[in-house]
Amino acid sequence: MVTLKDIGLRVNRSVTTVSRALSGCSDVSPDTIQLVQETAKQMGYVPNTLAQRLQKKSADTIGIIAPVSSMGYAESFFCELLAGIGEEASLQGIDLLVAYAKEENEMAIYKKLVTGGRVDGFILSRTLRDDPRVNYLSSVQFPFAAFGMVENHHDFPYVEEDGEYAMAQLVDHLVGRGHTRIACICPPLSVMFSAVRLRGVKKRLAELGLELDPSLVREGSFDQKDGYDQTNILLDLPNPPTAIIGFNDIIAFGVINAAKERGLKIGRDLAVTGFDDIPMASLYRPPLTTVNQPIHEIGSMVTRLLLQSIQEKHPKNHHTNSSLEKSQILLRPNLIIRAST
Amino acid sequence: MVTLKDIGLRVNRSVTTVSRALSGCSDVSPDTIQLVQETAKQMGYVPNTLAQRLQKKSADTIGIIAPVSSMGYAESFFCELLAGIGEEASLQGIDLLVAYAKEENEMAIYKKLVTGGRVDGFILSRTLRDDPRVNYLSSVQFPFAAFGMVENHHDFPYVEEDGEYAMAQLVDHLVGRGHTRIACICPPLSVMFSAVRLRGVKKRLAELGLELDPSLVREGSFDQKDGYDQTNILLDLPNPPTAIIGFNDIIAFGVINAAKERGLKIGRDLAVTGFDDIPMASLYRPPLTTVNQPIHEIGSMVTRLLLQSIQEKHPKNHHTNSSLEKSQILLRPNLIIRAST
DNA sequence: CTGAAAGCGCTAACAC
DNA sequence: GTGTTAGCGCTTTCAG
Repeated sequence: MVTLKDIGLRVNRSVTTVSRALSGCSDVSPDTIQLVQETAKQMGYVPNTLAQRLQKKSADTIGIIAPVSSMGYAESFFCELLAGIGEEASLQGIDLLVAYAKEENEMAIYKKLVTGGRVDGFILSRTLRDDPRVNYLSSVQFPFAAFGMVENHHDFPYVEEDGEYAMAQLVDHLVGRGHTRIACICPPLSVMFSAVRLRGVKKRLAELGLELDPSLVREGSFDQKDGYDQTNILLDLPNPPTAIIGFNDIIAFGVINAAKERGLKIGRDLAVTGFDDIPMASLYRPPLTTVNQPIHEIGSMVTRLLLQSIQEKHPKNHHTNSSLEKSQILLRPNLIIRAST
Repeated sequence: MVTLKDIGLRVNRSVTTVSRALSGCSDVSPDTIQLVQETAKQMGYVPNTLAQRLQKKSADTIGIIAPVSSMGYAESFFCELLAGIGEEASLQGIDLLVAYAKEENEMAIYKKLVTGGRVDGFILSRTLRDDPRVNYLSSVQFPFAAFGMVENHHDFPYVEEDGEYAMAQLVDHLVGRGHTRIACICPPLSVMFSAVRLRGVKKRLAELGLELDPSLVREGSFDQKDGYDQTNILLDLPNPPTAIIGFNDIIAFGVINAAKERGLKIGRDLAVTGFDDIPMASLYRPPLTTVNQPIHEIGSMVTRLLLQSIQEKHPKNHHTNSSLEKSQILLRPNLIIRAST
């Protein structure tokens, strides 16, 4: 490993000078700069990141913690989000630390990373209505940005898709096709987006003079198996729904399977919709009507918000701080109509 | 941030003593240990990881670099592998650094992380027959472990599923059902597993006195779209196959879709198989015959191999090095027979 | 323009 | 048992 000292020895300059020469600007003679930079390259010098970081007390790293049941995260959704985050981070020269935590020690991991100075901030995803992560990080004033808002804090950077708006679109579409008995299969309602979407459905139905039959709301989990099981329960009802909204695409796939097995023709006998528009949504049979979320791009956006918020905490270059650009972004998702409705 | 110095000041001991007291063992008086540890906890001391790492010249971090086209990695497959890796790493107190690289600068990122001392080793996945990453890391003697072997190096730790064996099973199964015209839809044959699997098919067919018709081998990409397109080509052949082996599950889904659209009944008119047994394989319609790979567990195994290899490089505790346990693991995958054949 | 000195927080060799 | 000294590789005053 080549160090500043090594270079200094070689060109007969102090470590200090070498350091400055490499960082370019400062007042160093052009000759020295030239000499040092060439020697450095030639010797294959690469700065020791750890040392730099220790010095400037910054980890240049952001963290994201995934629950160990990766299943929990609707698979390809999380993958894609992660990719968006990682890409943006590497664009800005920031490392991405991914940790996997069992539910029990999730908070412990956050604390460890925070106090150990291992990361400069966190990305949160799938927020809860009352989210312990948000509560904790806010209380210690540690930077974070989230995909999704929460109910009891409103002053942190986040990206949110407008779930109510999306559901209004979806309901309009279904009602327009003559459906009045619309069912919802939701992940736990303690999850923010789940609650928001359900509220959206109710609200829009009310506006149209319809009511959401409570027996048509099934609260479950995030996966396909659940979509399948809940659908069977719904279709066994004395007065079953004619349309089912799966609160994510994976759930909707389960709905489709269950309905098909009962000999129903999707799109004719039963309308099915999802949410997210993961790649497979358009490839499933029948292709799924759903709400598009630009997941990858959302990952990048959240990351940008986070990095911005971190910078504001250490205002190096006092550029007009009024450029506090909007740090809460609300996206208008697009309805994608396919054959399943 | 509480430092050793702070604690030292408080209990009237030197930084050194505090350090030793916290690490437990060394020769420190029980009283001091007690006192220091309590004070530390009470003050909320957490060691500064960066400083520790700079000192012992170890990043306590392993890296994995994913291609930016996360699509490239058959989605849920990569997610699950990552989860396995992350879990094992955090079990051992090691951080996981995930980077996303565009193909062009992939190697540059490896080099930067290596020389910058940012990671102690890498996990590679989806190896190529002649893999630049393996070539580079071997040449600089940097620790790594891979999921998958390569052709020109044989002395690094890896986990490999026995692709030939798996394909033999699959071929036996198909031939047992009376199929003789078996097609293969493969990812690029520069990818190690793709080449191995194809070889496996050929070999087994030969052993059974059959031949793999070259026109039934379609080399494409990794995704569902490709499975779909290639299937249409195959089925348009004058003498089409009666069975199609998708070299991963996602490809197989594409095959199923294409065949269904042509009114073929999967399992009767056309047999379809995949490879991997991702969660959706059992949930697709019809459920997919495939080869199970314990992806999550493989992630953990590779990680263990890597960590072991890193330790061997810095032999702290010279435990019988003869315990150089097997560091090349060959897995026997299981054939999972479902309705698609 | 350049160098000496200090320090980031921690560990380790070497005294006492 | 405990403290002193040094040093990991780097950046940043502060003097020349």
